[in-house]
This record gives sequence, C-alpha cells and structure tokens, in this order.
Amino acid sequence: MDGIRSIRAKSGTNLGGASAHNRRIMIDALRVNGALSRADLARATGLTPQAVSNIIEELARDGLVRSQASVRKGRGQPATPYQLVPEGAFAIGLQIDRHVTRTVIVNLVGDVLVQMEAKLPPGGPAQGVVVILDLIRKARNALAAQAPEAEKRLVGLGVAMPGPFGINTLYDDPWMMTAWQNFPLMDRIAEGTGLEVALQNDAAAAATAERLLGAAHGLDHAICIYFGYGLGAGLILNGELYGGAHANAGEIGMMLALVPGDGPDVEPLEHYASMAALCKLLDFDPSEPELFAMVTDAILRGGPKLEQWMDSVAERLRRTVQILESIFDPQTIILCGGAPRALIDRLVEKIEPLLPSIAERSRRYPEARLQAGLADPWSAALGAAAEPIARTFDPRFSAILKTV
Amino acid sequence: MDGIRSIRAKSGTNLGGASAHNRRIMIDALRVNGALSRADLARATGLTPQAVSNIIEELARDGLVRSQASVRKGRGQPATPYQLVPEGAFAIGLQIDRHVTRTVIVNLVGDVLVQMEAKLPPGGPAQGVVVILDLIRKARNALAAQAPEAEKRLVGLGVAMPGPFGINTLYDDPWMMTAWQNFPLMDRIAEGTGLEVALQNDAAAAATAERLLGAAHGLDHAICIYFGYGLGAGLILNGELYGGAHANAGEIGMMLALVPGDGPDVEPLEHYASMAALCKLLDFDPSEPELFAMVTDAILRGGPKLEQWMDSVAERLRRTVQILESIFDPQTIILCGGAPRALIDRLVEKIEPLLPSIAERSRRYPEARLQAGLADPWSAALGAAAEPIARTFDPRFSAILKTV
DNA sequence: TTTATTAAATCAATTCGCTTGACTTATTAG
DNA sequence: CTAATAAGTCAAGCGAATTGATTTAATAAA
Repeated sequence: MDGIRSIRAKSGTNLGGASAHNRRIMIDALRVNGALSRADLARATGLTPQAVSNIIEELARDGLVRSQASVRKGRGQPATPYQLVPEGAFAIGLQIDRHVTRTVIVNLVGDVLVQMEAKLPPGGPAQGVVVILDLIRKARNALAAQAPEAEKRLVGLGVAMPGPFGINTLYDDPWMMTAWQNFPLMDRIAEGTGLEVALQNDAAAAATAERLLGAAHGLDHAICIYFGYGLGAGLILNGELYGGAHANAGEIGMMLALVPGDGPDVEPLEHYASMAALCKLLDFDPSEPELFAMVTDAILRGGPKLEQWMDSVAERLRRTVQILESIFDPQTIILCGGAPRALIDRLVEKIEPLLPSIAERSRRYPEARLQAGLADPWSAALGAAAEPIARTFDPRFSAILKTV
Repeated sequence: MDGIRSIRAKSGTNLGGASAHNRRIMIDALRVNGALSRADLARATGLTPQAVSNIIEELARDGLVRSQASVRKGRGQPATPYQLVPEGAFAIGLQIDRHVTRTVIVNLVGDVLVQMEAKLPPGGPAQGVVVILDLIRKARNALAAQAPEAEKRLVGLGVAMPGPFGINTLYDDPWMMTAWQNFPLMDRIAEGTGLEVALQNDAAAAATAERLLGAAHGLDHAICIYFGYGLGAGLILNGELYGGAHANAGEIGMMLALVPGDGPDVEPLEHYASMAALCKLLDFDPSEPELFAMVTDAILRGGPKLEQWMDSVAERLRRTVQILESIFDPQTIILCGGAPRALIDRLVEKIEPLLPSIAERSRRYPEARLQAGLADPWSAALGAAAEPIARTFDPRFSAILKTV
C-alpha cells in the first residue's frame, strides 16, 4: 500500500509560455526605458525584429501600447517609438491597517486615479469587511465617472495588511491583527468584488510600489525597509519580490537585533522603530486622522525627547542596514514608509554615516547605499494596487510555466 | 549628442528555450524523486505524455537517463521507470583556501570519484596557480583511469574561494585573500584546463552541495550557514542559489551583529565564529594537515576554555539564526561547514533552544528549524563540483532565456 | 542632383517542439 | 472471458519564432 506518493517537480512549458514571457518583457522594457522602437526592442530582448513586430502589433490591438510620431535619428528609415498606454489597464489597491482602511485605483503606468479612506469599526473583521466592500464600491463608482471603459480593464485587487501571516503569536495585540488574520477576508473580498484578490504584507506592497514607480524603478536587487505602524522589509531579488516559504519573508520587525547597551531581554525591532513606538512616545492616538500632520509638526518643533528617540532609532536602523547589506549585497537600500516624509528624511540623514560593509565598493552604482523612498499614508495602498499590475504584466519565472 | 543610450531589458525566449527548460525539469524531477515513469513525469510537470516521451527518448540517447525493469502497479499497462545515469556527466570542483587547495570530481548524481589535495605555496597566486593546474591534471588522470569515457562528459569546473569579491578591504589579511582576488585566476584556470570555469564563495558552494545531495535536497527555500575558516551563508531561494547584485550575497561573516554585552566596537561575526577564531584560541596552525583531527580531539577532551568558546559562538549563531529566519522565512536553516563533524554537531546542540521567531509555526515541515549539514574538509570542493552540474542541468529562469 | 549606404520594418516561407486525438499494449477486477 | 484502466505510441496539426529576401525612408558621399 503505497498510498498517494506525491511527486515533486517543477512545471514544464511550451510555446504559449514563451509567448507570454515575450509579451511581458516588451511591456517591462517600455516601462523601464520609456518609448522604444521595434528595432530597439529587438536588440534589447534578443528576439528577431519580425517577432517583436508581431508582438507589438498584438499589444497595440489589445490597447496596451501605442505608437508615437516617428523620429529621424541619422541615416536609415526613421524609427516609430511605442509607449505604454496608461489606460491599458487598471488595478485596485486596498490597505487594511489597525484603525483605517485605504483604497487607491491606479492605471498601467501607476497614475493614481482614485483615492479614498474609511475608518475601521472596532468590532473586528466581520464588521470591517462591510466597510471595506462599501469603500471599494465607492472607489469603482468614482473610477467609472472618470473613465467609463476602465471597469472592463481592471486586472485585479491587491490587499496589503500587516504581517506576519499564519504563525504562532509571538506577542500580543495590538501589534498583530490576529482576529483579522483568522478571518476568511480574501474570500469575502473576492466574492464581494468579483475580482482576483491577492494578499501581501504592507512592506512587500511598498516594495512593489517602489519598483513600479519609485526609487527601485528598474533595479533588480533592492531592499525596501518599510517604516509604518510596524516595521518590515520588501525584498526585490532578481527583479522579483521574494516571499519566502510562507510569504513572511522580510519581517525584520521581528528581529531580535541588538545595539550597544541592549541586554538579553531585547524586544523585537519594531517595538523600538515604528510609528507605533513613536505614538507611544508622544502619547498620540494612532487612529487619529491628523496623525501625520501632528508627527510632522512635532518633528519640526523638535525637542530632546524626540531627538533622542530618532537618534536611537537611527542607530538601530544603521545596524539593520549593515546586516541587510551583508546578507543581500543589494544595489541599494530604500527607507520608505507609511510615515511622514519629514520623519523618513530625518531618519535617513541621521542614519548616515553608514557602518562599513561589503556595500562599500570603489565603483558604486549611481544608487547610494541608502536612500529615501515613498513616504506617505498611501504608499502601502499604492503598492497593493501595483501588485496586480506587476502580476499581470511583469516578467517572472512562474509566468512562463504551465499551471499544473 | 545622445551617445550610446543603453537600453535595459530582460531577454526573450523561443521554442528552444522552452525545450531546454523541459529537459532540465525532467532531470530535476528524477533527481528529487528517484526513478519515475514517463506517465509520472507527465503528470508532475504538466506536459503531455507525448512531449515527455520525446524528451525522455532524447535524454536516453544522450546517455543521461536509462530505463529500469518495468513495474506492475495495479490495473493497466505496467510502467517503465527511468532513472538518471550516474555516468551521464562529470564535473570538477576546486577549493582554494588560505593554505591548501582541494579538488574533487563528481558524477551526475554527486558520487565522488576523485579527491586530491595539495598545499599552497606561500608565494601567492602566481606560484599557486601552477600547483592548482598540476593538481587538476592529476585528478583528471585518475578519473581517466576509472572511467575512460568520462573526459568527454566533463561539463565544467567550479571554483570555491573565500569571499567577498571585488570590494574595498574592510580589514586586513589573513582574513581576506586580497592578492588572490586581484589575480586573473579564472582566466588562467580556464586556459590551463580548457573547461568552463565559474567562481563562487565557499558558502555558496557548500549550499549547492547541500541542495544536490545533502539536507537541502529538494528544498526550495533554505539557508546554509557555512562554518569554515571564515563564516558565510549560501542562500537557496526559490530553488536557486541567490548571489546578490555582485555575487557577494550571504556574507554574514561581515555582519556587525551584537550579542548581549557587546559594545560599539564589535568585530565582524566571523572574528568570533569561525575555524580561524578557534585556531587562534587553541593556538593551532591553520595550515596544519591534521587540523581536523586535532580539533575533534580537543572537543572530545573538552575543557573550560573550549566550552566557553563554544557557548559564546552558539549564542552568536542563535541570534544569527533568529535574524535569518525573520528575514528569509525559510523552510529550514542548515549549519554546515569546512569544519569537523563533532564541532558542527556540538554547535547545533548548543544553539538549541532557538529564540522565538516567525519560524515557530504550529504545522511545521518535516524539517526542523535548524539542522546539521555536511561537515568535512571537502564540502566546499564538493559544492564547487556540484555547481557545473547544477548550472548545466537544473531548471533556472535564466536557462530559458536567450543569451543576448 | 544623383547615387550609395544605412537602418527600420514587413512579407512569405520554414522550422521545430508541443498538442491533439485516435490507437496499441499490457495488466487487473469482476 | 470480458470490461476497465493505465502506459505509451503514431501521425497530423498548430503556433510563435526564425530565416532570408524585400520595401521604405532617411542621410552621406560623389
């Protein structure tokens, strides 16, 4: 009695897979480089001009690319550049945070068309999902008013939520949104919207946003530290977001990493370095709608308590950066956040000078070792919206393979 | 004056790329699952039985797979299982360490056929390369004596060396092999052997070995901590070795990670946790041929000095494991090494119990959070030999794409 | 002005590995 | 002995990229 011996194997592929990949790299090339002619695309991708011609024609038929006026550049027939059509696709992003939910709708090139938020009722997910579905409905109506054709071109809905997912609780609420994680939220949203739904933690979503239209645009190896209510990192490795074995990779907020002076009872990193920690310090209510303005204000005012906190956070992040550089050898590290611009910028300033690491090379990229990224309350929602776009149009190994 | 604007794009693919991928997944499936019938392979890979049949036939013609006796398993025509042919391919591995160079030759399934070492002269790479080429020549002769056909089936030569590569020196020799890294070693070896040569750091090589035939066999997400003369990690992410932007990913020995009691002047991790550190402690000469036996002996004898060192190393590694788990969310972490078995096993024992992390989940894999891997002086050389095999036969994204 | 050169882009035929659907073979259950 | 089930093959078809020749449109050189 052998039982069902499950065979582990990777998936095969065929002409269809190859073709799908080639469509994706065209779109990717146009996104990264701006408008390109068919000849440019052929040279850059290694495909024949004829193959590129066919693919571009098909993409144009599908309304994803369009030609610009032809340009003369020396001898030879002038080239006709093609660009992405912003209205070629749309996606909805949804951020679910502890006290608030936000939704944005973006188009293929990442322009934000709709942006709405709602307070989450304290009753937990059962009541929360009603608010969420209502918010999405309103956002879709607003989209329809701007672009009647857009509804047909919605490629999906991305959800960003604080992680980690599906693990034993390490410590208690309000740090973890345990009740939300045990609720069949994705099913309910998929059912309520009729869209394909995918879940990410908010750091991963922010990294997706940085890659689509931020500081990581066109980079293949970047680490995005997301400083929000909690602390996480989005890992862009080989041009793709890395999720780990259970989609919890990048949970650096859970690291028990020390700075000089810490004892064995050190708490997880995000207990020191996060908006939650700052709110506790300043005695601000995290659900306060004007929180960002209040924090910005406090930073501009300064004061020893805040400066001291920022110094200590900078010290922790400086060591975190050194650890991440040693482990990943990335092109750059980006500090972004669901946090006020002023805070992120001050922290980047204070983290410098960085500790010595393998990132210290004589011929560095144009990219600095550490830079500031997107920083506003909407960045996780924006990243959530970027996810369906990336999933549908970005070149990925898994997109080539057959679905077994 | 536009100059040469370089266009960044991913590479396209075609039928040939798809076909190459399908060959690779067949080999991978046979390696991971043992012998499989064509029907099994078709189900597991999602390809049609006819496609599998054609591919298997071709692989058999190439001498990479062979059929076994058919087996009856219930109703229906009995299945004919296919297995990898060990003599289908061979590869050479070369480890260059501070005081010694080692070479091994393995076959397609990782059996070690030849194993030789030589002392490196103190004069540096110019003299070293002569010794190295001589050693490789002897090894190939030994291989020819065992298997006359093998020479034709050599797929490449992998080199493992302590990293990091091509960065500003953080601290001085003998930790870094600066002189070696500035020498055109790969070119000289390629020229001297007529083989394709690839370079990895020794931690990456060890991880390749663990994946091919060790504790990471068949796993897609594993971190191998390599405890050798230095300290590094090999990162297996999505079933592939991750190298980072400049092939220096995994240099955890460079981490400035603290344990309770450390001050701001903490040294890189490998100054505490490495064979080099142990040799310093015990006043052993690292170039001593009997080093492993001496260390094993010392461990069996015990003594407060050694126990204290092991405790402190275990404490550092315990925290490193927690950091790696938080960052990667892997299936398992493997402690392996160019170090005596006894040392690795004692360290794994002493590292337990692990610190709380996101790896603490109720339904864990069969795999433990931390386990011991290969541990002998040959593991880096073995991994170096596994690299050409993996590069030639493992499914990888880049293997599908055209070379631009 | 004319002609040669260069480059973009297309046309038409070909290629090649996977798919499709019908068929053969070998075994067990009833 | 027959029906059911599964492995595996045969032969034709398909589809996206390739190949090689051709067209178009510009500049450089004569």
